[in-house]
Amino acid sequence: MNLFADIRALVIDSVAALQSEGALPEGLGLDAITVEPPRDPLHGDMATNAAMVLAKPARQKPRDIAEALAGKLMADPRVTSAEVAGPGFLNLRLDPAVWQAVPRAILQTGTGYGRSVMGQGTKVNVEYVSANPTGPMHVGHARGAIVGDAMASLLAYAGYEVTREYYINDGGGQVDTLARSVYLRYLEAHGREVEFADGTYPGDYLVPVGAALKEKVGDAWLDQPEEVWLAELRGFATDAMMELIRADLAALGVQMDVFFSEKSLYGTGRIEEAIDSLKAKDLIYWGTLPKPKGKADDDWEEREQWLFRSTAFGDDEDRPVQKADGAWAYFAPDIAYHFDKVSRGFDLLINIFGADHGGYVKRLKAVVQAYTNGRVDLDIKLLQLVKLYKNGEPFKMSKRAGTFVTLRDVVEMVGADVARFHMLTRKSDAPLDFDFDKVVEQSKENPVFYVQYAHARICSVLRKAADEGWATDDATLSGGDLGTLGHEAELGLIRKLADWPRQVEIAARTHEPHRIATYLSELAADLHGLWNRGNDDLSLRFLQDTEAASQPKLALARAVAVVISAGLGILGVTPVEEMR
RNA sequence: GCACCCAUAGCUCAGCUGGAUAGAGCGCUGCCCUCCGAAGGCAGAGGUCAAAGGUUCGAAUCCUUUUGGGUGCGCCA
Repeated sequence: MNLFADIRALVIDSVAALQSEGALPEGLGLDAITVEPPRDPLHGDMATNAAMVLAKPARQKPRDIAEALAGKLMADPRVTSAEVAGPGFLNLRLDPAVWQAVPRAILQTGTGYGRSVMGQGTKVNVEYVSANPTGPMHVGHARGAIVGDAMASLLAYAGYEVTREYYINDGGGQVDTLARSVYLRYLEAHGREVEFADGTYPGDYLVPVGAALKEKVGDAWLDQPEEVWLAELRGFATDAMMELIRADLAALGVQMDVFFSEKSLYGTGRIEEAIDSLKAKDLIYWGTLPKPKGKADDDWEEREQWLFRSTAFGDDEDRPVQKADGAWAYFAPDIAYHFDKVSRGFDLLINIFGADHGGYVKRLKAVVQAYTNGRVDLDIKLLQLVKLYKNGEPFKMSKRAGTFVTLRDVVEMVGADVARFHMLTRKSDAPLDFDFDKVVEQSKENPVFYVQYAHARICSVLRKAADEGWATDDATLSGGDLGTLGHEAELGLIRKLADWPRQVEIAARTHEPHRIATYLSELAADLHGLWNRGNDDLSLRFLQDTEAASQPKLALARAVAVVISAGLGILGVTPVEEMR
């Protein structure tokens, strides 16, 4: 059930009726017609811009169209008034019974209330995290993991067919660095003195990997040149790192469907195939790049190489696909990787990247556009930095001093639920402050707590009701007469509930899961507001003297809890039943 | 130098494919527990939506320019 969609459908039908009567011309575009809650509740329950949108193409005055539309809409039993206002808004009021049906519908459908079919089974691939397999994940990866996971859940809830995917960068030179670092730890495990030079990873997390290597190969690789062990150690080391990363993701509650290995593209001809197909379209050519301007030109030398013509797609420079030594640059396997995604039948690709990948966006979009002739859309979300605080003081992170904050640190300090919700309170292109103390604070400034508290309060009321021996199951609560839910404060809360499916669609359409967190905070505020109204007005309390009088109010409260559960479910957060 | 992102209340931020008098929390002022959890709520003060143009019946939202901040710019991934 989606009340706003229902009423919008009614508006569209009414426009069609006017068209068939000749009052409006045929062939009008109706997509821009919206039905929204008015900013000011005094304007009514819902407002539509239909008359204003249609005025120009229909060559009629907006208020005239609105008047005609009002007449049609009034014929529907759900609509009790339709007033033309301002430049041509049509403000609608609905029969209270329509609103009272909302909590009933929520209790009957459960957390599926708000699910949408807008995705229509569109196959979407959400690629996120994709952290290099060279060490444990840090706090920046955590934001990517959380936003990507919530994005995937949101789209699934909105009717898309979603695949969660991780691209493992296990093909490049950094893996050599990793392997050499593990080799040093391996020597150390054999009691040798080692030194971690620049260009190796000195982190402690490789100590057990070195020990495991000793277990596996014994002393066979001692005093051997790289040719003997490097190739095999690459695989051994990345496997160990991916195990670490999977465990980190699991600690956050993130589960991937696909781990795609960059390495798996090498030696199969697929990179060459992808490059050739772009050459055939004259999008990859042999040429030289201009010297970058305004940058220190220390050792720049002009060189001919294979270049991707990304300037044809609005990029400011063409991009090389090969390194100086003839090996593929990172970009080449990534082209093949995105071709692979397309070939797996995805209609929409979403990549969640860190802000430092900003320069990469245009060329990657260009690749997908070129390959699919624009059929498949690639949306890239760039996540801004997470700024860490402790007690309001910036929390310094330094890899050199070994004080960088890992994802695991965050989960252990504040818990996965708190980390997840908080990371989703800001849109992705805004930087995010994360204060280890504030995010666990139990006060209304902390949205995680605020929403959880609303849910716990409702659970508390239902427990009290159950203590009275009253029925609190959804079927009984929704089965009774909800006609007494007529107070403005109660109807206001119901309107908020009715807005949930709409917010889901907006969030899914814009690929912005943070809107779910924002909505939940607003819903919680409305719940707390109504709750306190009960201090002054006993008739607004959820618990009344009799079971019969309480039942509609409990149904409303329970409906709020269901929607909070649904929303938290999308965010991957567990609703709590009591605060401790 | 160029590209991308950002700029909304004193502070931190929401703001719907453009819609009516721009919202919330913190902070400030004043209130509300004999009462389902006050871990909460109500009311008040606080705004040139960075600036200037443009498109539109209508702009915080779209376009252009400017200013300020962040990120990136062949042989890292």
